[in-house]
Amino acid sequence: MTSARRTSQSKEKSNGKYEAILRAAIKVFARGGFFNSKVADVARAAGVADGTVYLYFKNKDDILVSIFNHVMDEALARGRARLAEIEDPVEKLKRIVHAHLERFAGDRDLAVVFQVELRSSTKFMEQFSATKVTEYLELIRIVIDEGQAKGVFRSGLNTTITAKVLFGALDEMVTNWVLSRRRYSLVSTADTVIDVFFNGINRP
Amino acid sequence: MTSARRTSQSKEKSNGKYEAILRAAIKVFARGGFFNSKVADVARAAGVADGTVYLYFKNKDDILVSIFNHVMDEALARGRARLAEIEDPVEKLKRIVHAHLERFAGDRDLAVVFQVELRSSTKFMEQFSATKVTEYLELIRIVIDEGQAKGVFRSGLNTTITAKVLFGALDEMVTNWVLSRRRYSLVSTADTVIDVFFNGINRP
Amino acid sequence: MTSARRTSQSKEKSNGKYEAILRAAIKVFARGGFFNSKVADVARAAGVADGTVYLYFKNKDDILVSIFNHVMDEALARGRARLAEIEDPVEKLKRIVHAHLERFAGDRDLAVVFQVELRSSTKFMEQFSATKVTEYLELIRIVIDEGQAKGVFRSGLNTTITAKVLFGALDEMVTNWVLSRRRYSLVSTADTVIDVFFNGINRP
Amino acid sequence: MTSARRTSQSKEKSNGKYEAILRAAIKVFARGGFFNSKVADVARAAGVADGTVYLYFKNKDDILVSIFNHVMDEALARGRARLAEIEDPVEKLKRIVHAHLERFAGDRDLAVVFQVELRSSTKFMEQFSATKVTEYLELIRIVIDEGQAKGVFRSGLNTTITAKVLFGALDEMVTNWVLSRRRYSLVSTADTVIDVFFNGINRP
DNA sequence: AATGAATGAGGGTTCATTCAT
DNA sequence: TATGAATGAACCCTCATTCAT
Repeated sequence: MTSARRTSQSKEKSNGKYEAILRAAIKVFARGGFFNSKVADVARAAGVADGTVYLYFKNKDDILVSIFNHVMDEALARGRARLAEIEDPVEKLKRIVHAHLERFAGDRDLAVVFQVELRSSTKFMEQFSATKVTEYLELIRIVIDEGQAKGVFRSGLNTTITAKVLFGALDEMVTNWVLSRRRYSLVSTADTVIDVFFNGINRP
Repeated sequence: MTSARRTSQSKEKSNGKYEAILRAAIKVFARGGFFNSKVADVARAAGVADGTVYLYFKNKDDILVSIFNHVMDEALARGRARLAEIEDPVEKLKRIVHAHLERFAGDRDLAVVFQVELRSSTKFMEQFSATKVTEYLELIRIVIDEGQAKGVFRSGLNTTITAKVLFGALDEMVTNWVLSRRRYSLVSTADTVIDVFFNGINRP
Repeated sequence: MTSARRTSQSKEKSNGKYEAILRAAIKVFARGGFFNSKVADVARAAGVADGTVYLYFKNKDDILVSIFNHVMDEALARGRARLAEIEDPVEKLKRIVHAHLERFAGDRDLAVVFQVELRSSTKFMEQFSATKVTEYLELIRIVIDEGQAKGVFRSGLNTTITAKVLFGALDEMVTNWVLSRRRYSLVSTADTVIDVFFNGINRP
Repeated sequence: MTSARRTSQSKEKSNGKYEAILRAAIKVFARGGFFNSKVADVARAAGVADGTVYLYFKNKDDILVSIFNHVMDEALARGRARLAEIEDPVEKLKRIVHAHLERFAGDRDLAVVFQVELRSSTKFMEQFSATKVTEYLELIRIVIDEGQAKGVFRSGLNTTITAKVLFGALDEMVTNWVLSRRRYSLVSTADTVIDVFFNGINRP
């Protein structure tokens, strides 16, 4: 948790104002863009006074950062828990692909914030890359390593780069879906992504 | 070309002020971020007065958009020309991968602008996706289609999504390289990307 | 007493919270300045909750005003009592000079508040001048009048202005001492002040 | 000159906007108080846009500081020039007293700013005391020293403190005049101040 | 009496853009 | 074409004050 000034206990409840502001911010930022959105907009959407936002967040930037951290922490925790229940590396990667696409397919506003607003500047980007994104990439890489060790995946591939290939593919699926004027099923792209990643495009 | 108030001819000469401002903007935006950079910064870096910028560009946004269009037009034109000289779809895709990575590896500031600053808002993103990026994805898709027709690539793959997989992978390579504190060779990631994309990660 | 919402009795007891807040305010205002100090700072320094301050003072201004009134009432009362024990106008003035300088020398924070923070605006200044300061100037003037009547001081001097001369001199001693980076004895300036005021600077 | 961002030549003219803002600020600050006055008020009074103020002054504080420096520089320069034409230390001091009182008597708004607004906080006060005021006190002290050397003034008096006595008396005359509801001649207090300072109040 | 979470009004400052020269 | 002084709209954040508990 990066958010500011929250004493561990007192604010955690508070009628759930912290969560309310976060949810409101996702909606407001997604619809209007981070830079164009005013803190007052977020406050109004959350049903609190302008000043109240600053009881839970250090400043406007902190709201955006908190969205990222909040969602990533949750996703990583849940992801790790589920992966622990799976043995087969192939199944693990399929699980990751589906979880990634399903998460965003189920919350378009969140997808917009993640794919667009959070890339707003190197200030944010560097902060994220340096931590959670790296963690996420590691998660993937380790599964690939496992697969190589078990002989399911061929060896000889640089697994760090390979992990980025998969992440990049997923990221592009979501970005494209978010920006496309056409409305199609994001999750339905999973099969092709998985097929290409596992088997390549060459004729066998 | 989206930039304003310029007669198509005057642009090329004009003491090269148009190009000078564009180059200055790439540097300034890359170092300081688009939103934090002032038009005055760009003007100073280009060695012109503030007002002069508005003789070549409609507004601040137009500078950013023009960078994108300028570079993409050039890249697409050159790309198409080179691909026309190649027969083999496999070689064509390899050519695309290398061209993509080499272009950004050779101009880090440009890479920052493309990977970070241009993602600043849905306003920009939608604009780009709807045009040049779609064009770029089409370029890739058509090569894959060709490959399938020639029997080099297996059929059954949705080529639109497959094209996005490759683009996403390339995009992630560049983004990661731009944001990484470590300095490594961007182009050296090409082999793994190509290998995974053509052959997949499964053991044959 | 100008402070609000307190029944005249409750103030004296109340666990001494009234006095505690006043003392805390002197320290806080002296260190940080009145305008930069927050009511919350005063509350914390006094060991009470923010809201509690408003049980003893009408608003932030009232705290500052109350400091002034509290200290002046005390000083005037004690001053009058002591002067009543003295006959000689010369001795009386010397007593005033020493009392003035000693009071502030013994409480630097109070001196800062009186010499700097209380001059913050015409709103305060006019309020004070119209009342306690005028009273203080009167006190001095009357002693000078007495001295003239007794033939100790020469007549012909406008005693209202003369009283201001002495007060101005004392005020400057304190202000200078408060603002000076050098740390010297404030009280030690008394002799010169008295000497000049009584005898002038001309060679006899 | 402490004011900001003014390139030595270009702004010195500028339709006299610098001077216009300064004059407007004296009026606005005197009438409404520094803290209550908005930069927009000053801009409107000066007949310029809000932003223009920031072309000539670093920030709101800088306006106040510039008033002080501007006036003091002028006063010190003119004061020194005139004193240079006078031989007699007695006449020199009389000249200082009259100049001091006349300057403020002729510009009540300026007097309010100097006697009230500029004392607003230790931040300002310390800045001023440390420089121009000290210079002013030195000016007086040196004249007194001269007088002692010439045998016009009695020796044995600490001239640093004695200078503060005179300055304090003058300062109090102006403050009292500014804050008094009664409207009387400030300059008419000069005679008594001079008489007391030179001859004391004791009967000869 | 005491608390402290919540309120919301208010303003200094920046900077994209214009336009007289 | 080119300049750069002038403009003025726009907004984040602070903090005095309130009030339900």
